[in-house]
Parts: sequence; structure tokens; C-alpha cells
Amino acid sequence: MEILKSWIDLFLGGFLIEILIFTIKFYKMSKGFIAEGEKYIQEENFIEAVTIDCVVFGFNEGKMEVLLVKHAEGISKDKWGLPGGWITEKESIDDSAKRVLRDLTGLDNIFLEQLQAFGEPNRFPASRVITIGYYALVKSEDYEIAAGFTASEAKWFLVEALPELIYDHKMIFEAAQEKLRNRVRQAPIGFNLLPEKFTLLELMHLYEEILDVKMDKPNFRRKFLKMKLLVDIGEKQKDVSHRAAKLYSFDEEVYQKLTKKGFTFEF
Amino acid sequence: MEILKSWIDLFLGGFLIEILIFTIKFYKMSKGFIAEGEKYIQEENFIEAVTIDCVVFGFNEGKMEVLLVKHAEGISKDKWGLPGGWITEKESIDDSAKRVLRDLTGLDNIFLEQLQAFGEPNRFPASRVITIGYYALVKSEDYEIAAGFTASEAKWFLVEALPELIYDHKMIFEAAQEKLRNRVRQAPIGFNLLPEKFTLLELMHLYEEILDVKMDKPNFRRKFLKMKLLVDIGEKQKDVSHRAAKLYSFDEEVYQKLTKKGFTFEF
DNA sequence: ACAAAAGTGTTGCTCTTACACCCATGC
DNA sequence: GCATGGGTGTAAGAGCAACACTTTTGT
Repeated sequence: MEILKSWIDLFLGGFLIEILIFTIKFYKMSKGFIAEGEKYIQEENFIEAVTIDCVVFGFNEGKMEVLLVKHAEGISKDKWGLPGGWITEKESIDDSAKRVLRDLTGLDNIFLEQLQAFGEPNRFPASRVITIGYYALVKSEDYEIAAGFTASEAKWFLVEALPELIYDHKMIFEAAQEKLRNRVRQAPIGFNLLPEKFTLLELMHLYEEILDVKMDKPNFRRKFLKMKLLVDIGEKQKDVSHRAAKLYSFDEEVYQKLTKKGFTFEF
Repeated sequence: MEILKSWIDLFLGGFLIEILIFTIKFYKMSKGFIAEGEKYIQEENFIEAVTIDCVVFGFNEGKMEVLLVKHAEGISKDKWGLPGGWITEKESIDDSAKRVLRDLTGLDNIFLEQLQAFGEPNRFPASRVITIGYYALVKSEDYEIAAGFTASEAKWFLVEALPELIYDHKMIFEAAQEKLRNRVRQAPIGFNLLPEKFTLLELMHLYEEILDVKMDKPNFRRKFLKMKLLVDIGEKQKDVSHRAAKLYSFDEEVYQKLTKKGFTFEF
């Protein structure tokens, strides 16, 4: 009896058990086996229990928007949620988030920053899943691409008229909004939401939308121009039914310099 | 041959495989089996591949300090690192961080906030582990308790003279410092580093340390007193070799009100 | 008395705020 | 010519930085 016990220990307690688990996982992967709360995709091995969720912000016609996807399967079928995905073994979590966004929008140079991890034990109904929240800023110029790519399942929503969201995605969205409001006052990341060429008032409306405040036009102009972050590209608006405004673009170099020194926007 | 294949599918592809994995895990748990990068402790089931790491700040004799622990086992034996731990299945990640801190310091009401997740694929040498960073602020009054509890393995270090840290803990520490510098200008969380009663100059020195700047004494007084956050408790310093300073404490009520409205400290 | 830190006063300057007003363009 | 948004001017006042100065206490 004693001999049997130590025999079991030797085999089960040793590395054979690791090999067995790996074999089983490999089999499940090769079959595309999907269990509740777990997801194996052929060829890639995902870390269980950790996901990525992205809050993708856009700015269109003077309004802030968020990109949501419709869930096709499971309990939350036909409900809207944040685009998300899994983390593969060889990827950093930032790279995972980039991949999720690329798959969704076809874009590669999106502004992306991590929010934080969300890990209430019951946030995901089927099993314990911790998610790492990200937020991204997408230029309105690139809207077309995003829409064309996944038109049927992905859609832009006004932030002031969001549908009900699955799981704790409402909380993640609110954290993203909060973070954006903070960051926008420490660095000029708002540029990532505007086209290459923009007017000063478009910029001001962007800040008004993000921060949910009213601003004074003349004062905003002066304050922003004083920072030397904007370049007058010598062009003007066309086909507008009022005096054409100067178009500006954003001086990358000055931004980099200021960012290193650290600076603050107060509005 | 076809029959054999479908037989395997039936059993391996079905829920039996889940039961098998569970059985193996249970056996490993019951044996206290520890593999590289995995850790099972009897009775509790931890989520693999996700850990907690805490940057614990203190303020003592006018200097910022960080609590580090010495690693007792493995490759990183005798090196210093951030205190950390695992997340149990039933706990929120915030609760896990609280537990880690309680086990380390014996304190329960510590100021604690999540930083972000760190997930470079090779940040942990043995296996892929994502860690969720936290930072905590501990009052100097409570130092004694912390020191007594784990004197041999835990020690306070001046932030300006940290030893080499294991893995990516240096990066986590720097993120914590950055976050603290940001947060301290948006909310008066610095109070969590000071004793109940403190002088205005102690408060100023705290800000100077955290933000790494020099400030003007008279101007700091006026600015801070104007916020109405401090309560003059009518006491004075004792046994000091110069004019005794008034002692203040922090008005919780005003803080709560201001926090809801949102406010900013500029220094 | 003097060292050392507490605490007050003052002044010039910058930045902010609020609002009045002129400019260009399409209908 | 008038509506719409673009853009400049200005004046009052708040806030801030810098530094000189007075007060209190222990040795």
C-alpha cells in the first residue's frame, strides 16, 4: 500500500502531470473546443482568466462617440459591449490591446493607453475573469475604415446615449471617461481625435465635449496659441457659409519637448 | 478507425475532460505541489498567471520611504522586491491587495489604489505572469507595527536610495511614484502619510518630497489654509528648540464635499 | 542674546475672466 | 443686409511669486 502511494506521488506529483495537462490543452485547442468562460483557438494559446476590453472614443460632428460591438453568442447575445479579446502567451498586454483594435478597425497607429484592471469576482457570469481596460482615441478621418470593416457588429454610439452594456462594461466606460478627462488636461492627447487639419473652434468644442464645460472663445484661442503647440498651415476652410477659419495642425516636436518637461493644461 | 476517432471525440471533447483537469488540480492542491510559476496552497485556489504587487509608501523624518521584502526562495533569493501575492477565486482584486497588505503590516485601513496591470511576456522569468500593481500610503504613526511584524524580511528604504529590485519591480515603483505625484495634486491624499496631528510645515515638506520641488513657506500656508481643509485643533508642538508650531488636523467633511465637486491643488 | 523655526505683510506682476466689438462669407 | 461663426481688444480683478519682516521659544 505504501509502495503504491509513493508510486502515485512520483508520477502524479512530478512533471508528468504537467505534460498530461499540456496534452489535454493541446487536444482541446486542436478541436476548437470551447467551454464556458474558456476559449481556445487553433494554433494560439490564450491565458485563461484574463481579457482585454477597449473603450474606443471618436469625435464626430462635435460629439463624442464610443465604438461598441454586438455580441453574437452566449447569454449576452444581441447585447452591446466593449470590443475585447484575449491575451496570447507571447504578447505583452499592450500588444494584445493593439491587436484587438487592429482586428476591429483595421487601424494600426491608434492612440492607446491602459486604464486599469477590473476584477470583481462576479463581473463575468460564467467564470472568474479579470479584464484589463484600455481606452483608445480614433481620428474622425478614419471612421470610414472602421465602419466598413465590421459594419454589421460594430457601431458608434453617442456617449450621451449609450445602450445598456453587458457585464461591468458600463463601469469600465465610466473609468475611461474619467481617465480621458484627466489626461486631456495633462497632455494634448485630444489631437488624436481630430483630423490632421482643424480649426481652433473645433479644438475648443472637443475640449468642451470631453470636459463637459462651456468655454470662452477668445480666451481659449489666446491660451492655446500661447503654448506654441499649433502650427498655422496657411490654409483656410472651404465651402462654409460664414467667414472661413484658419486651419491649424499640431506640432509634434514641441509636444514631445513639453511632454518630457511635464506641463499642465488648465481650462 | 472512424469509430475510434469519434469515441475519442466524445470523451475528450466533452465535459469529462473538465472533470479530469479539476481532479488533477485538486490532487496538486492537496499535495501542496508547487511548480515553477504556479503556486497552490492547501484549501485556497489561486488564479494562475495573475499576481498583485504593492508599492507601500511611508513618510518618516521628512523623507519618502518604500516598504520592500526580501525574497526567500528561488532565483531571486536574497534580493529585494515589492510585497505581493496571489488573487483567490472568490476575492476582488482590491480585496486581494488589501489582504496582502494586512498580512504584511497588520494594518487594515490603509489607503490603497490600483495603478495598472503590468504584462510584458518576459517580466517574470519562469512563466507568463501578469501582475496588477497597487500603491498604498501608510501613516508614520503606524510604522512600529509594520516593523515589528516582519522585521526580518521587510524593511523601509528611502526612495532616493532603493536597492536593485527583482523582475520589473523598478518599473512598477516608478509608475507608482508618477501616479502619486499626479493624485496628490487632485486630492489631498497626502494626509494618509501624516500623523493625525501635524504642522503646516510638515505638510509642506511632504509635498516637497513627493513632487521633488522647493516651495515658499508663506505662500504655501496661505494657499492651504484658504482651502479650509485644515482644522486648528488648538494644540501646539512640545519640546521643540524653537517657537512651537500650531498643530492641525484634516477636516474629513470638507474633504468629502470638495472631492465630490472635484477640485485641484496647484503647487 | 542668539539660533531656529513660526508666522505676517507687501508689492509687482501674470494670468484669468467677462464681455464688447469688428471681420468675412454665403444666402 | 443679416445671420453665422471667425477673430481682436480691453479693463477689472484674482492669484501668485518673491522676499522683507516680526514673533516665539529653547539653550
